[in-house]
Amino acid sequence: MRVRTKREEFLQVSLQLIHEKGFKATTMRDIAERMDFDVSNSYNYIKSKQDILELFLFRTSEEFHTTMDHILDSSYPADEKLKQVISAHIQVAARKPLEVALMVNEWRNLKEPKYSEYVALRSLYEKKMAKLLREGVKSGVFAALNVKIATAVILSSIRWVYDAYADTKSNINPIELERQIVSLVFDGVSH
Amino acid sequence: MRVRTKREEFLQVSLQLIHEKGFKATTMRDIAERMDFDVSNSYNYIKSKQDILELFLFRTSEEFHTTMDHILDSSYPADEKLKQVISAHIQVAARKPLEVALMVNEWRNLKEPKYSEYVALRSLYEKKMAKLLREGVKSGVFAALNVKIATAVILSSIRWVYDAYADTKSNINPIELERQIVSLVFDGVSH
DNA sequence: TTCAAATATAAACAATTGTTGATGTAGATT
DNA sequence: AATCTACATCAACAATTGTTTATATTTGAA
Repeated sequence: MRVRTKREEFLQVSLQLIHEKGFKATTMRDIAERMDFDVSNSYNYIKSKQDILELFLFRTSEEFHTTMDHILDSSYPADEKLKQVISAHIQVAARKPLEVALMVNEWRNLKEPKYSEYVALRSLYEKKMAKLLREGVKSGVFAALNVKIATAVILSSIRWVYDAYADTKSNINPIELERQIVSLVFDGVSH
Repeated sequence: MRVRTKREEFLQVSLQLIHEKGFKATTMRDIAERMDFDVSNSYNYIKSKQDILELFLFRTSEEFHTTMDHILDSSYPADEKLKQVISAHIQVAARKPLEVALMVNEWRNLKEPKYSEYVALRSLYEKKMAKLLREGVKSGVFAALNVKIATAVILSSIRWVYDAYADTKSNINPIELERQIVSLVFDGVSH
């Protein structure tokens, strides 16, 4: 029994609070108060405040990377791969919106050397997307686009998705969301 | 002569520093040190640290809104209006990348009641974009898209642009950038 | 030269922050 | 019964922070 459930609760509360107030604005006392125990007790669960951020950031980043790698390694054509990358992102963002929110908003608060490490992972993810697009342009399934710009545009155009699931207000159906985004990315707004 | 140039310098240094380290991580002492004077002197130029943030955020927000309003008020067809909104955003982001960076990254650090005020402006801007898209769908220049989702996707897809101009490393030509983004938004990646 | 405005410093403040160390308790395991 | 582990508190720390007050210097205009 008793499988670190208290620690998981602590981390979950931390995640929620950091989402609400931002990492810097969230104090260890804030977290402890919501857990209903003293600040000092927090250090029975984590080594430092920074550790909370690092834990979520690198764990979720890895999830994105392994998914991306599986898709890139497949033998589907580039357009199918792009659809899968978009689909995968939406699924993660719908399942773990707070973790994705952290990735989008709080990575600047990492300290060296973790900061550089994370920035490298980010830039690697962009490189993987660029490779996918270049593949599609070369094989002719994509138009002759500027890969650098297209990478930034596409990644940016899905970056907001977590927001539709982070606060329970607007509950968009992930399937419908995927259909719409894929349609926009592939064919744009034009008729 | 001597028209508040020292204050402008102070604000510019603040902007740069906030861009580098984030608003919360930037201390009044950091700014003063880069200005080469004592912290206390800073308060001859601004009322409080929050004021620096508010000043840039609301000033730049207004610039976006007036531009958007002019475009909406014109009699161009919706597709032409959308092109102009995208073009205008890119021009502002290229001319004032640090201000736009602040809008993207630091608005969460506003305090009430300015926070709510700013969030309302943000949501109003989205509403204006949604109206533009709805107009285009109704008139048939756009496909039958989900306006809510399309709004989020399009606004998000240009939100990164400041990043290409904030640090001088990658100098993308704004004209080429506009051409590429418009092409992606209107026709997507497909052939 | 005089005088007001702009620009600067020194010293201190109250509050907040992340973290540590010493210690206690309840329940499970030996 | 003895021990170990998870979970908790209390007190205190050193550092940092935004801001204020009182005061001085520089400077441009009258």
